[in-house]
Amino acid sequence: MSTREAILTAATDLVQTVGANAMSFQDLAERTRIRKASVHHHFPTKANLLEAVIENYSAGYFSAVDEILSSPGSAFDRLRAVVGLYMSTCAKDGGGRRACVVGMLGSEAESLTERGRALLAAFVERNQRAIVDLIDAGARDGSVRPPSDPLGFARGLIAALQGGLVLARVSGGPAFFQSVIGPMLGSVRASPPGDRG
Amino acid sequence: MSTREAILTAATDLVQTVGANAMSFQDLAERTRIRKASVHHHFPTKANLLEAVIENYSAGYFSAVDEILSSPGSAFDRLRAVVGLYMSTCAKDGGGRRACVVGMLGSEAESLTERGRALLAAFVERNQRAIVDLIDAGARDGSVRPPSDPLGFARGLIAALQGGLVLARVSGGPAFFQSVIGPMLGSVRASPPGDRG
DNA sequence: GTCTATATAGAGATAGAC
DNA sequence: GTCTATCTCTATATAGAC
Repeated sequence: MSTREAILTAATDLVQTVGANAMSFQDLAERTRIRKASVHHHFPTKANLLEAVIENYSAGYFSAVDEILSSPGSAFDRLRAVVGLYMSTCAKDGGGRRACVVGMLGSEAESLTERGRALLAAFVERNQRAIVDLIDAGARDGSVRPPSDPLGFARGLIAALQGGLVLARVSGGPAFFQSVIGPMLGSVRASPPGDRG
Repeated sequence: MSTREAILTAATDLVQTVGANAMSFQDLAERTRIRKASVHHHFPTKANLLEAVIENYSAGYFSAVDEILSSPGSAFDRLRAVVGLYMSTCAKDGGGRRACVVGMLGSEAESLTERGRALLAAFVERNQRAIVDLIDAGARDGSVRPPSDPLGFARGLIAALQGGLVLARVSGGPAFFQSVIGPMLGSVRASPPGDRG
């Protein structure tokens, strides 16, 4: 792993756990065992470090999503697998310590550049498109009972995932998060235990 | 309004728009037209200022909720009114600038005292209890189609409200938020346009 | 309760040697 | 690319006069 990648990894980790405004170049220097000035060599300003964090995180996330999208199984199974990515995030470390970069930086949007905010918006857009596509696919393969407003459902699901991760930090941890996503997935599941939860 | 109240108001406003870690005693001093040292007289440390912000915000929120709970109309109408409190928050200022204190501080939980985090958890607990109660009431008066897991639905709604407010800051503003809450409310509405959203 | 003044620490960032 | 050294600014917080 290059030094640049190591810094990005450390920065992503800190953004997810303490937030961007509570993360310093000194923190990054200690985690990567170099000096502050060396961190600045790779990322001259904090603003463009944060841009890089978003880009890198998005790339990783959508790479995982794309892999899920091209995997076997029903559309509902794939939707559940996408949601499972967030559950994994929630369960990391002791559990209930880590949220999504997008939700964390959304709260700190004023500290970002215009481009940083645009990258977050692009993440949300692409994510909701992926979920709407999964609902369409599920309507075709019969695994998903399509909601009357697929885009609204997708946005609601994304909002609940982001909010659920943040709330799980202060209240209930992974169990809370599980209890958020269970009913939402159940509400679009086609087969046996059908209800609108 | 006492100076103490003015500081709390300014602090709440800043927490909702830029976050706690981006808010300084200098900011508060300017907004309340006093000096930094005078702010410290009312709130010795930032940590206990934030505790007071949460307490004050919770009191205001649950006062509004209690008023809604004791108002006429169906349980569904009351549930919609509670959700409307968040829509009002989202619409304030230009729109899409302001989130809930709980969601903002949830992201910055590491900067809070243990007591501050406990206050956030108490907010979530009480909020979900209020929503579960409204679902029960709606099942009795016929205005709400109860989900199979009322607690899970309540938690999902709260998570979506918190996450929706944050995401609306970077993507879509109040229109995005509306599109999050519309289907969620629709999914538990009993009467005419019934679907599972 | 508010003020001036200050202590102390840490932030982001840059210069220039190696 | 990494380092030491430093700049400048701002942060939280305190002391003590009015």
